[in-house]
Amino acid sequence: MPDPTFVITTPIYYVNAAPHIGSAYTTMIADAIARYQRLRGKDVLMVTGTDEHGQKIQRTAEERGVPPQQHCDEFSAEFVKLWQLLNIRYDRFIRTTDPRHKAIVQEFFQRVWEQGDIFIGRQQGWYCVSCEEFKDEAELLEGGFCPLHPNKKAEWKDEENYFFRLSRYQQQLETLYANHPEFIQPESRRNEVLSFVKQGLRDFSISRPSVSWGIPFPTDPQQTLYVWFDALINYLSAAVDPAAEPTLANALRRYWPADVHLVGKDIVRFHAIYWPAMLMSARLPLPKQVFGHGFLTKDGMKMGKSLGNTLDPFELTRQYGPDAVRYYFLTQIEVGKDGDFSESRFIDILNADLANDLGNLLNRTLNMLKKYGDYRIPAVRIPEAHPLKLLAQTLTPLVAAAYEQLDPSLAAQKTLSLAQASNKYLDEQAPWSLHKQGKSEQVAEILYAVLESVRWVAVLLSPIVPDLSLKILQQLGFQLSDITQLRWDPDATWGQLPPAQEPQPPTPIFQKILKPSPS
RNA sequence: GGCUCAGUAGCUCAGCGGUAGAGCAGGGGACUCAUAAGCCCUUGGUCGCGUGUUCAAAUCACGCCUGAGCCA
Repeated sequence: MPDPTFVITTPIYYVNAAPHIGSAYTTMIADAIARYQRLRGKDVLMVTGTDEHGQKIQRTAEERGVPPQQHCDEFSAEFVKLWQLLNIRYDRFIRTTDPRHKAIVQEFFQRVWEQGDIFIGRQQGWYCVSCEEFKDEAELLEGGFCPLHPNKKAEWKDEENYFFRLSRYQQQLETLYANHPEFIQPESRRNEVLSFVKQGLRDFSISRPSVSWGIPFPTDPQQTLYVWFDALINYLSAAVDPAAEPTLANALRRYWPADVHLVGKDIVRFHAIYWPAMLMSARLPLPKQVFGHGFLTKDGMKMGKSLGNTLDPFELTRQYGPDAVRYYFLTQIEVGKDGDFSESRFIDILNADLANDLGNLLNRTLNMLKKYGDYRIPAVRIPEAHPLKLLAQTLTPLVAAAYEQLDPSLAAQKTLSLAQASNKYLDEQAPWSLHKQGKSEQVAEILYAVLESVRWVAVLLSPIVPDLSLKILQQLGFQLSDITQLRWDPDATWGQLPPAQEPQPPTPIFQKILKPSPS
């Protein structure tokens, strides 16, 4: 029997600008959860990609004086680069300009068309090109500017458009939300969607007559398919094996429906309302969950180009390394809530948790092992009721539950608590005194228990800080080249450190970050 | 304007009916294996404001203030 699957997606990112920290944040969460599920032995599909159609892309490319496809190629490559830098292990990278994606979109369209859910109508209103959305007049700022893009004036449009009959799915959607409260998470986002749907769903436009950069409208060459309609279908395209024909039948074969669509809270509506309705129309299975995470601020302020306080993910990662960036964002911000980045807190947390509590624990213990013995993992019998062993046994299911609930912050906190307990244990046992008293048996047992605890921490923390975990395990003497070779069973069980194994020389695994003096 | 979420120690947050908590930062101490790390102790809060319900409210209700968000 094949392993059970786990499918998690990030949104596909719009190639209008260089990747920003928000995209990185979503992708880091997805990666950590995917890594956890792989550790559990699941057949995981983690997908991300880029959204490359629409008027905004067309215009940006024109402004840059390059053909749109070249523009997309260049910007899409930036995302790939950032994911490499951040140690993101995705399984597939979808680009909406890929002909294979277009084939899936056409087949999907055909099914919706056959249901009679697409009709022609007239769309009038103010349109924000940056949002690629129509806006209500009441929503616009003084002078007709978009509230989300205060420097962009909304444009008046009066067009013949094709519409998707969303209103037809009002009832089915309400039933879905009622029967599956977990479909939209967290709770606050769910409430928003519920109140939105309650007001009554209107049909939405799925074509644009004046945009050429996109997938041609299958039944009317004068029109182009609306970018959102095209973009959402990427999740199905991603489910197709790259070696297989791009058909819906092949999409359904193994990796559909998705377990989690992880999205920013700004696009929950598209994923929790439009997308399931589209799937209902096409008679395809629905994803199991849409999770809307929060936004990031910097020093308590909203980030934005106009404020000039953006946080460049490339710069941050190059300066501090992927593990530091991942650890901060995954553990210091509760997924689902907004979170803040402050460099001073960033440095404090990394030093306290990774350099001091964990890094120094390994270092001090290996140093003792070196000084007091032959620098091999001691061959000792650990009593069943050893306090560190008992604690690890208690923590293991709690850590698992935290990852399952998309809460890497809690997972890390529980995991680190064994490192903290180990530091305390060392101080209480004082092996340095025991050594002077010649009690080498006891010293061996203490050092083994602590080193094994560090190994356990490295394994359970590996979805969040894969490189750091690998370094720890290598220093403990494991011949491991790829952290994804680990498996929960048995690696997450306390007591796996092989006796007589020879560790590498003790070297700090996480350099303490020096705080710039506030002068 | 309607709705949602939040407002608790310097910072980030937990608690959500029964004498105010954690981590980080700050202060002190003993120790020495260690990346001056870790360990122990500690300073610090009329729990946004007001009214009410209750023997008892950070915790429930109502109103207000502030911030974030949703209203195609």
